[in-house]
Amino acid sequence: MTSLTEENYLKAIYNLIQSTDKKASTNEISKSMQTKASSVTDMLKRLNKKRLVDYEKYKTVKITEKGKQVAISIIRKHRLWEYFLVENLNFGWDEVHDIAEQLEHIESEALTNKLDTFLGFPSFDPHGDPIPNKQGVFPTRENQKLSEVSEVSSVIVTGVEDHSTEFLNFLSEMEIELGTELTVKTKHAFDNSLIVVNQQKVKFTLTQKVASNLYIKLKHEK
Amino acid sequence: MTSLTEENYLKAIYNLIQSTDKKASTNEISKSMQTKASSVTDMLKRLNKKRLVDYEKYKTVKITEKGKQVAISIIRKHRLWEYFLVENLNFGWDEVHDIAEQLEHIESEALTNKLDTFLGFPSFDPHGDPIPNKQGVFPTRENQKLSEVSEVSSVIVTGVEDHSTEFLNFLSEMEIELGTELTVKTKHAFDNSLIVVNQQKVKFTLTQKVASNLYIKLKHEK
DNA sequence: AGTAATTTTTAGATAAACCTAAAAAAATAA
DNA sequence: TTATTTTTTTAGGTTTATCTAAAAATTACT
Repeated sequence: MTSLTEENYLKAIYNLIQSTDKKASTNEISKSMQTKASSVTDMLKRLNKKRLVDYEKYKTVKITEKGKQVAISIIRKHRLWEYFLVENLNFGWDEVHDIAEQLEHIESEALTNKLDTFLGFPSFDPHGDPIPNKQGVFPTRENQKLSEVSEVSSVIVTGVEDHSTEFLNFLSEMEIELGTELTVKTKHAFDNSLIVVNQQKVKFTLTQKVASNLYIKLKHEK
Repeated sequence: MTSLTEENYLKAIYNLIQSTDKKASTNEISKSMQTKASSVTDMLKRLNKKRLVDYEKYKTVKITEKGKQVAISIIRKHRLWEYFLVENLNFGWDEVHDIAEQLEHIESEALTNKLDTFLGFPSFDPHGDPIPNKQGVFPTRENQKLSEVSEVSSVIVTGVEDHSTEFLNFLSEMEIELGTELTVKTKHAFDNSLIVVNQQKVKFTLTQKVASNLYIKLKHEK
C-alpha cells in the first residue's frame, strides 16, 4: 500500500513535526530527505491524494492520523531492529542506524510482534529512544538534559539527542553509555561547561554542547 | 550496485539453471518471475550490460561468475533469515518464505555474517535446504528421495523438494518434520505408493508424489 | 507599500521496471 | 522443405521517483 519512498517521506515529516522548532515545510523536508524541493512537492501531492498528509499548495503540511500510524510503525520497527542488532548480534550502537534504516521497511505485522516478544518488549532502543508498542503508544521518559541539571546532582544517562557516529564515538571514548552514572560537581557560568565525576572517580569536563545532547534522569539517593 | 529487481531475476535464473530439467529461457524466466516475456528481454539486456549474465538475443542465458556470486549471496541470506524466523521467533516452517523474500535483500555483509554467527553457523534451513557459507560454498547433503528407497529401510527426513504451504501443511498433519524417522515397509509396484511406519508405530500410506518430494538419508543401524 | 529575496510550484526530462501489440526469429510438424 | 506454431524481440506507452530550469507565490526588508 505505501511504497518505501512514501514511508521515508512520512517518517521525515513526522520527525520534523515532532521536533517542534522545525516546521515540515517543503524546504525542510527536502533537506532532511536529501532531495530537491520539486521532488517534495510531487510527493506531497501523492501523499495528500492517499490521505496520508493534509496538504494545500504553499501551506505547510500536517500529517493525518493514518499517516501518523504509518510513521510510528516505521519508527517502532526501526528501534526494535536496532535493539536486536546491538543486544543479540553484538553491533556497536554507532553501527546500527543504516541497517535498521533498511529493516524498518520489512512488511509483516507478525514479524514485528514476534521480534518484540523475542526481545522481551524493550521500552528504549540502544540510543535511549522510546519504542512505541503494538498500539503505537510511546513509553514516557524523563526528558531532562544533562545541560539543565543543577550543581552536585547524581544522574544516570538515559539517551542521546545527537545520533551521529562522531558523537557516539566520542561518548565511547569518554566511557559514557546508557546507564552510566555521573555526578555533576561544578557548572562554569561563563561557558556552561560541567565538571563531572564518573563512578571510577575520574573527573572530567563536558562542554555545554555535549551536555545538551545527553538525556539523563536524576538518581534518587537511597 | 544491484537493484532489488535485478537480484530477483538473478536468483530466478540461477535456480532455473540449477534444476537441470528447465532451461533459463526468456519464457521460463517470465513464468518464474510472473512478468511478461518482453520485460524479461529488457532485464536480460541490462544484466548483460552489467556482466551479470551472458546473453545474446534468441539464445538461452548463462549466468556469469559475478552474477552467480550475487545469486548465492541472496540465497545465503534467505536461508539464514528463515532459520532465524523458525528457530528464534517461533514461526512455522510454512510461514517464513514471504518474509525471508524481503529480508534477503538487506544489504550488509556485516549483518549477514553476524547473523550467521548468532545462529551458530547452521548448514541447513528449516526446509532442509543447504545454506552456503561466507565463501559461497554449499554444504553437501545426501540427496536421496524417499521415492528412491528400497523396501524395509529406516530413513530420516532431511528436506523437502516442494516448498508450498499446502505440502508443508500436509506434512504437519502427518506429523512429519525434519529429523522424523520413518521405516518403509512395503512398496506397491502398481502405483509406487509406500507403506511406512513412524516411531510411534503408526502405519500409513504415502503416495509416490509425496515420497518424491521428501529428501531422506538412510539410518545407519547401530 | 513596493521591491528584493526566498520558497514553492509547474513544466518538461530521465531512468527503472513494467505493460500491450506487432514483428521477427526459431522450432515443430506436415 | 514449406507451413504452422511458439518463442523472443522490438516499438511504443505507463508509473514512480527523481532531476533542472523557469514561473509563481510568499515572506522579508527598507
